[in-house]
Amino acid sequence: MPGPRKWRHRHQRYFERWTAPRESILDLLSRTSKHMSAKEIYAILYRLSPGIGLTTIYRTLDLLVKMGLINKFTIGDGQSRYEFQHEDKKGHHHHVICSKCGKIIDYSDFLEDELELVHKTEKHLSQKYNFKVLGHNIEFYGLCEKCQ
Amino acid sequence: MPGPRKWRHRHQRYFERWTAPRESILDLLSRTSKHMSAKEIYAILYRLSPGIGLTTIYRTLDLLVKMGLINKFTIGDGQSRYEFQHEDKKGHHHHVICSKCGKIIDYSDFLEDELELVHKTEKHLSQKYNFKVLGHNIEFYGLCEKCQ
DNA sequence: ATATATGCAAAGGATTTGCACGGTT
DNA sequence: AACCGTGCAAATCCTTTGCATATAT
Repeated sequence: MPGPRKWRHRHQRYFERWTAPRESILDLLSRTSKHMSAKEIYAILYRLSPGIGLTTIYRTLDLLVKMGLINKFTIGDGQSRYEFQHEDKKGHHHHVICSKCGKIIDYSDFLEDELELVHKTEKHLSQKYNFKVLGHNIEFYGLCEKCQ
Repeated sequence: MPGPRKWRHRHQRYFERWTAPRESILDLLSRTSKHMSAKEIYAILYRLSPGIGLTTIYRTLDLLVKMGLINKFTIGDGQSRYEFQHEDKKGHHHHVICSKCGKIIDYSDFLEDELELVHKTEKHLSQKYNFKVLGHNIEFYGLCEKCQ
């Protein structure tokens, strides 16, 4: 298998073989807007092809994160979550999280304002602290409509 | 013991007794700018008074979070971290985190810009999604000076 | 044929829970 | 005396690691 389109022509390789589990995990994440944990991914893929192991899920997720195809983050419920990295909002992360039920709302407003602040701050941090900013994360938390 | 000053006159009580471990944990967090894990807190307090248990640390931290005296957050290294909630920047969270060594830099620049964005977004989210915003978290991550 | 990828089981690490003891009220 | 808070040990939960097997090149 050739691997994800956007990676086919890169020089740096993170793997030797683009296998079925890798394809299915990336495919699953690319098709959902949910922010899934390793276990949730496992549960879904296990139905499609029992025999897949949770270990492979974890190892593949690590790989995809390294490749920059997905993002890993945490909402404080004790497990890591993963989301597809869409081309158009590359590196930009933001979430609205319900503290009670864990629901995550995606909002796409104020992207420009956020990005402006982000760029300003990134620039400043790199100058003042010589810190190389690689990414950022903006979260709002509180209670969703149902949980209030 | 009477409990932390700002809580003495509240009606809602989260505890019956303000004990030595509670005092020492809150005191420790209030005096440091570090973002400590339960284990780090335990290690320090154990020196002062061996006999203290890690369980108490966890339970007390939960209590202090509920009381709003400290904040709990995570930087993705698998353990939760806690910081004192200073009166003056109530509810405002932001961190710059080195992905390699885990160091956290505190910056206090752009607070106004951040707050403006935050307020704007909070207002919007509550209107559009009927989401009650209780807090937020802004993180930048990358490589610190030493780790680059 | 050889190196890579996978699955299973075990190990690891953080956090939570059950329970009996001890100190306050 | 009754109850809350604590410490210890055990239990959980998520994630990583060791190792033998299966698979792609």
